[in-house]
Parts: sequence; C-alpha cells; structure tokens
Amino acid sequence: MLTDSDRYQLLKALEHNPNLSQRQLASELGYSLGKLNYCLKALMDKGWVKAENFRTNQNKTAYLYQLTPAGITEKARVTRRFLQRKVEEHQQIEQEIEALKQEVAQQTP
Amino acid sequence: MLTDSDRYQLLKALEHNPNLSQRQLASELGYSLGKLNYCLKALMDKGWVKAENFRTNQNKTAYLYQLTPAGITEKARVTRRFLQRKVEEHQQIEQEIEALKQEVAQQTP
DNA sequence: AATCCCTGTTCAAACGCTGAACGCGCACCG
DNA sequence: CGGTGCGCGTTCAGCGTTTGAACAGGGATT
Repeated sequence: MLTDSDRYQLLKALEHNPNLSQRQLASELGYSLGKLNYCLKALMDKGWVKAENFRTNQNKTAYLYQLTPAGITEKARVTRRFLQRKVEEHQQIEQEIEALKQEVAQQTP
Repeated sequence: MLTDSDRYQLLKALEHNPNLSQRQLASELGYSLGKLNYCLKALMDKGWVKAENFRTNQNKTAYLYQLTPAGITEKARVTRRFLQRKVEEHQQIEQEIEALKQEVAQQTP
C-alpha cells in the first residue's frame, strides 16, 4: 500500500539524509528492500521526491533522493496529519490501559 | 499468526460470552470468520478453551466455548503481559508525539 | 581485462487474511 | 415422512501485501 506512516517516515528520512542508498534507508526504517523501493517509487511518481544522479567525491555512483518543493509541502501536511492520528491513538491506548488495569486488579484479589 | 492481542481479546470475549457462535464472535471482535476460526482452534489446541456441545433451551445445536482452568490462568497471564506491552507502547507514542509537535512547530515559522 | 563492490530493480515465492461455499443437524411445515 | 430453511463449524481458492535472492550496470582497483 503506502500509508501515512510510510509517507512520513520516508519523507523525514530523506529530508535529513538524501544521500543514503535504498538498502541503507530500508535498514534504517526497518523496511525490506522491496518495500522501500516500492514506497520510494511511489513518492517519486507523486513528484515529491526527485532522484538525482551524483557521485560521491571519490566513490561510487549513487542517487540523491531529494525532496522537491512539492515534497516539502507534502511532508508538512503529512506530518500534521500523522501527529493528529498519533494523538488519537494515544488517547485510545490510555483508555485501554485503564480497562486493563482494572481487569488485572480484579483477577487475583 | 496469533498475537497476544488475539489471545487476550478472544479469551476475554469467551470469558464473558461462552455461548456466542463463531460468526458472532468474529463480528464482535472485528475478525473475519476464517481468522476467528483459526484463532479459536489455536486456543483449543493449547487446551485453554474447550468446546462443549450443548443445545439452547428451545433452539439449535451450538457449541459452548468455555475457558478451561488452564485457560483462566493463561488469560490472567496474557492480560498482564498485554497491559505491560500497552504501557510501553503508550510511552513510546508519547515521545513520538513530542517529537512530532516540535517538528510541526518548526516547519511553518 | 578481470575482479570486486555497491548501486537500483525485479519478481517468484511466502504469508496473512477473506468470505463464499460446503456438509451437517435440528426445527418446522405440508 | 419427505422437503425446506436456518444456523452451525469448517474449508480453501483467491487476493493483496511483503520478502529477499537474484540480476544487470557501472565505477574502482588490481
């Protein structure tokens, strides 16, 4: 698929480290290589990320995965949306914990 | 698979309603019929739940999915474990939210 | 030229999940 | 007594997602 979490995590990682390889990104985010390639391609299809060929000073060829202006805008939007979702999740877990605590308290009096 | 969440939810549901059909249980927990059947069978294989043939007063045949003594013990264990995991998750989300808030604050000054 | 290493890309296989379909047994009715 | 309907548990082909081994390409090193 391509969830908001994927979008957020990838855009954030690329914002800070546009010079990582797909393998490094995958490892950093805990994604498989295939999934990362899929997600990255999706971001590029949307025009949020642009791959630029570049070579390190004295090293191999590689790509630079840079956020486009549209990507920067989108990253801001996704971040706000993701935050809101996390806040809701947080509240829900709080209730769940309260219920679980009562349950544990009752089960061995 | 069969996560702690599955174990907890099913054991809890059965503790309160041993007389529900698999379809009713699935609907209540938001599981598909196939998944519920799989999970329930797993609990029975472990010896935590026992299916007893019974017939409602003036109705059809059905099963009673009752927790065994071992099942009651296990339910208590799983509940504690599940609570602990939720507390950790809660703390982690709290940190994540804090980071996201700072990120949002910085992105449109 | 040959070898090595690190790229990005691909895609068959594995996995988890779904829900339509099936067989069974009971209750009701003609 | 047969027929029909209903709800039950069970099954499994099909689906969408995910995995990671395998591949092709290009620069560096020998």
